[in-house]
Amino acid sequence: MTPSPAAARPPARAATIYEVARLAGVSHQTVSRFMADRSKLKASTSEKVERAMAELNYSPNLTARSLRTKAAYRVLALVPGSSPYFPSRMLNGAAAAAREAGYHLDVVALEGAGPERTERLRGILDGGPFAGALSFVPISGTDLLQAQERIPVVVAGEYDDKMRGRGRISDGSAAQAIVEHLAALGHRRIAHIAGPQEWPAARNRLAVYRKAVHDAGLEDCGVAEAEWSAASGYTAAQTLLANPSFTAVFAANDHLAIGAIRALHDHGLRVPADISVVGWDDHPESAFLVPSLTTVHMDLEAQGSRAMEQLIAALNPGNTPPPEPGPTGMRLVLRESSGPAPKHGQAD
Amino acid sequence: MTPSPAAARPPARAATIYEVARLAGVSHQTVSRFMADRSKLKASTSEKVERAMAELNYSPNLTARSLRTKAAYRVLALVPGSSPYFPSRMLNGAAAAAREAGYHLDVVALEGAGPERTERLRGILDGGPFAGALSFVPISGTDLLQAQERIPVVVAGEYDDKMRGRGRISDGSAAQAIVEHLAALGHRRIAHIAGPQEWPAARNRLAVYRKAVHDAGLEDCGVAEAEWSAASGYTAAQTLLANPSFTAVFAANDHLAIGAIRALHDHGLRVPADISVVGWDDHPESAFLVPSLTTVHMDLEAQGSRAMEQLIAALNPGNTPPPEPGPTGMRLVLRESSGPAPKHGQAD
DNA sequence: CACAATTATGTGATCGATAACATGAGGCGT
DNA sequence: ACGCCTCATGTTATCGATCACATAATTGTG
Repeated sequence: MTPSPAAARPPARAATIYEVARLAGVSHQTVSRFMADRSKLKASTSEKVERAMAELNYSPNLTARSLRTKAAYRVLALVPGSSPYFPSRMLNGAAAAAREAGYHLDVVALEGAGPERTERLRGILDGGPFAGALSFVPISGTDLLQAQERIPVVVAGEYDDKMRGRGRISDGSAAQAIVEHLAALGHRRIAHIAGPQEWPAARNRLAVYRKAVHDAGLEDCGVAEAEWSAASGYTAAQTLLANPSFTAVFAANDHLAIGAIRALHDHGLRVPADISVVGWDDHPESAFLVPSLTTVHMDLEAQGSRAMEQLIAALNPGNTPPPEPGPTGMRLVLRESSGPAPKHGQAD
Repeated sequence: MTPSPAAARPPARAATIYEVARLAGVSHQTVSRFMADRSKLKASTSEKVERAMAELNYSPNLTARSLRTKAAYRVLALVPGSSPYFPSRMLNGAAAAAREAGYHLDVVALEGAGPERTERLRGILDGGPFAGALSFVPISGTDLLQAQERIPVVVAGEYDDKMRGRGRISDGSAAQAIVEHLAALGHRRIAHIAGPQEWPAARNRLAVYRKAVHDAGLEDCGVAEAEWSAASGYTAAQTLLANPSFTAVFAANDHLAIGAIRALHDHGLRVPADISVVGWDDHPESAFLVPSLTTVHMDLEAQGSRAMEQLIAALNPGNTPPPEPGPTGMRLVLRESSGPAPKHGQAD
């Protein structure tokens, strides 16, 4: 309950504006003004302050500043705690964007579910002050509203009401490209291994998959929901193989695809000769697998920084228009794991 | 220069100790004492304060507290910015341990090299206050000393002078198990794909590899240094294949192993029939590759939390003994990518 | 029961910055 | 030369907590 962190070794006491002021022969407020907008000072004064700052190696105490101004210099990034499948590159992108805008980034794992999750989220927000929060994990509607009461919250991959239609379609749009690609290779019967449906990205991919299969006049041979992991992909593929009428599998990410390929392998099926497999995310190692993975390349750093820019735009209303929340540099990458549909249906 | 984050929507003004005090009919200091150690208050007073806090939904302003006490409630985690190969599970472990101890965790990417890196590090520390820092990236000796002047810094995988001998050996100790495993399979000529040598882990694995090869009376057929990526592993393996006298490759992590296997594949060599490959880290998908990867399982969460506990121990001297910085749950996992050495030397 | 020792609570100062207001110096028109 | 306005700067209050000290309430003891 009571936090007990201690200031161990006092870090070589830093100079304050008062010391700078005394050394420069001005008042502390002048020093404060120097930091806010030096152009408002007489050139000679400005110089004196600058010299004093340099000499004392001054850097402002953000804690004090924040106490007075109530402005927060930190934004919160919520990441999955248990899932090792979170693309840290998204986080890197977000961190860079935050830094760029002068914010610090606190990364906190949000775990649990239900009321426990709600409570954890509250605890995290209490730990603030935060200027805003960017979540890479799904947040339930009520939790989101509750959090929004305190600070602006952006959920990456989720779009506000205005953007919803476009956002949803464009985020999953590559799923259409995948289906068309498979159709062009002669596949008529396709199955999908979907990600956890509380994730917007997983929902989008599934929705677009369904629509595209229908539009192309293909047959949907089943959707298996899975976690984001290879192990889960393996299991899901086994489930689908109970009724193996398809010649191609579209997995919602590369990990799932790896698990699926292994399951097919264990089932005596060759990829892509017997069954094609397509993934999503283009992990750096996907190009080096045997067979290398046909997948959707994503610029994850860019997605992360976009999401952060969206949040920052929400923090400084009127300053800058929020960036389009759409997809960023998505493209289908054709590799070995997808090939022509087998001539005589599937060898079983 | 001047940071310009703004407090957008004022977050529904939070209650202060003064308001709690007034509602409870006590002084603000009593409220403060309640938080510090409620047992010092009369039971009746304590109850009044508790009720008032609950009613006002009070949570303390950490900024103000921190300004007064100078205690920092945040610790810094330095992660690689550019490398997507950083195991985020280590970060999760560290974050959990920090949270457990009542600290918040700021995750910041440390990029660049040389003087630029030094400057960035300084800038990050200025952004504090931080109670301490945990680095998952290599830090040069001078930079480390400079940072240590301000706050305690622990570099994960690096050990202080007392621990050095033991730490180095134990961190890389599984390398010995690998070499012995390969020797038992009849391999006499081995090559190593090493990680970037500025990383302690990479150095440790290489050092133990060299020693183990020598001790087992095997032949070291070359060491290729690489980045941590699959692409780099591919290139390194190609280099090694210029003089293909070995029958087994030990890669410093699973990504490198994946790249190496692909290079062997492209070279017309089968794994493990012609050449065995062993990785390190046991990524969750390594068990599902074809062939599945013989590798060293690591409890990365535990490593991360251990490192954080080490830091926290340094922050609260005398409180708790720092945990052993040694290996955590490391074990060799035998899978398909390693097998008996080919009978008649290597097929080329 | 009185008086000291102890415990519980209140009052004012403080951390280091910015906000709000006050003051002094200079410029300029009449 | 006077007053008014502007600009540069100084003085004091303030953010929300804890610290240091003062004082009131309680306990123990002969």
